[in-house]
Amino acid sequence: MEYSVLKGTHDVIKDEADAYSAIESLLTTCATNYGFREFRTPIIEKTELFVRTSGESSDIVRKEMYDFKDKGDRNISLRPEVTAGTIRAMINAKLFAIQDFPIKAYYVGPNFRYERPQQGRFRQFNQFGVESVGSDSYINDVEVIVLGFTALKMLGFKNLKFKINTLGDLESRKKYKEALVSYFSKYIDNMCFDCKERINLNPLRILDCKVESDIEIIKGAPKLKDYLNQKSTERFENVLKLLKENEIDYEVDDTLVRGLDYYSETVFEFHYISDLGKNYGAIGAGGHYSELVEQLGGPKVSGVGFACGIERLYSILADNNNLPEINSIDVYVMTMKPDFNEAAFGLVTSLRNCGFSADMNVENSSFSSMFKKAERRNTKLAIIIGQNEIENSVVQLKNLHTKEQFEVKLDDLTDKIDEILEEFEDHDHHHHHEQQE
RNA sequence: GCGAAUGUGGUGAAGUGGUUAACAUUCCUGGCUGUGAACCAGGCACUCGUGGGUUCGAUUCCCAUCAUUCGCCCCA
Repeated sequence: MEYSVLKGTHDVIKDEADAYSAIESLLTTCATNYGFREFRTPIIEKTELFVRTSGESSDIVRKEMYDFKDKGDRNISLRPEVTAGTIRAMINAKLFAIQDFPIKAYYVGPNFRYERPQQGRFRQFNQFGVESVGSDSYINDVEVIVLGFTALKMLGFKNLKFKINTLGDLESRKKYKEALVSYFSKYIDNMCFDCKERINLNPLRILDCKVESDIEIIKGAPKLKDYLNQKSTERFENVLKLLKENEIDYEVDDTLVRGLDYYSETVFEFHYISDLGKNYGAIGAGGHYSELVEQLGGPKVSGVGFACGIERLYSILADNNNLPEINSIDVYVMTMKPDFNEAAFGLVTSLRNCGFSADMNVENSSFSSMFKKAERRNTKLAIIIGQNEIENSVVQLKNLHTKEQFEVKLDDLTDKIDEILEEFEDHDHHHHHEQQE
């Protein structure tokens, strides 16, 4: 093989690409139903944009960004996430001047992080996400959560475990950080290298440490909830209450802090556990941000976002045999001899013009292999043309699912195809319905 | 960035320091068939991931590299 794909990248083709499209279209349809509009922002941005928003101390910025200088000596990065670019776009388009809040955006597209690939994790990966910006109302937090919950359910993730926490507002967090620093400074000499860095860069992230001996120390650390001010506490209570009213089961997890610095108040994650009990971890996550918009030059307003990785969703759905149906074509026209190929091509063209998806064989071979070709294309109907059919202006129309075959006059063909395809759709709907129950 | 395993045809997978790389399956071609079958005959690795080294000789040994998978870190 002359060239292989780069580490952490992959070609998405055929069935997998169909599945990606299906997943993305379900997510975007859902977002549209919730009143979100699509934002397509560039894949490259100034490096500074991500450093500013994700935080200098975040792992994403410190070791995972694809950054480079362009020919004009500008520092550019491939985006590691889409929130920053989306907010930037809102500001550039002066959407905040109209004050029709919240501004609701959704996006789908590639992101890049330089990290070690694993199952469902890539260096170039696609994310779907939403941002609801401009209003501080806790209802927006809940709306985004309900959207995420609903969308993931519709995709076939049934046993979702929804974890939520609050990081409090800037004031609460500042007090809490001070408390953490004074607590951990007593033990820091015995803690891991990363924690020694974190205590200065971002003490909150020590709570995320997985080193066993550190975990013991962390257990005794002050709790954020004891440092929340009245406002943050009430806000969080309102979020929880509204979630309950909308039948979202939650689990408050006070160790939940997110890797990006811009979050404040509500943060959340959707975890998935399969029917067989396998825990896939977080398949979607998000949170509220209060300073991000102002930080990027916009007004002092807050927002809330949610994102999930398409590759991860796909890999879990595939793992559980729960992929959306792949595309099929309506009609496959087959002939045994090249003599009839031109007639077949004429027929295929007219079927396509009538709006059917149709294909034909050009390389004539045995019936056995032609039916296999039709099957590989996931075809619903086959049309067989031979000498008798040409002479009598008819075709043999075969339902590849039931294996029933009819002789149909050319004049009646499209009606008959419509009729049979309708049966297919009824069947599909029924099937789909069963799956959802 | 750290640790471990793997890399032989479309797929699964044997194998050896020495002429034609076993087997299974898929696929393709030809024969016979107006219908996804059966049967017969034949074909499909001339870089055994890539590059280098050891050797008279390497797919088999050594090194590097690339890729995949798993764990850690982190995250979607």
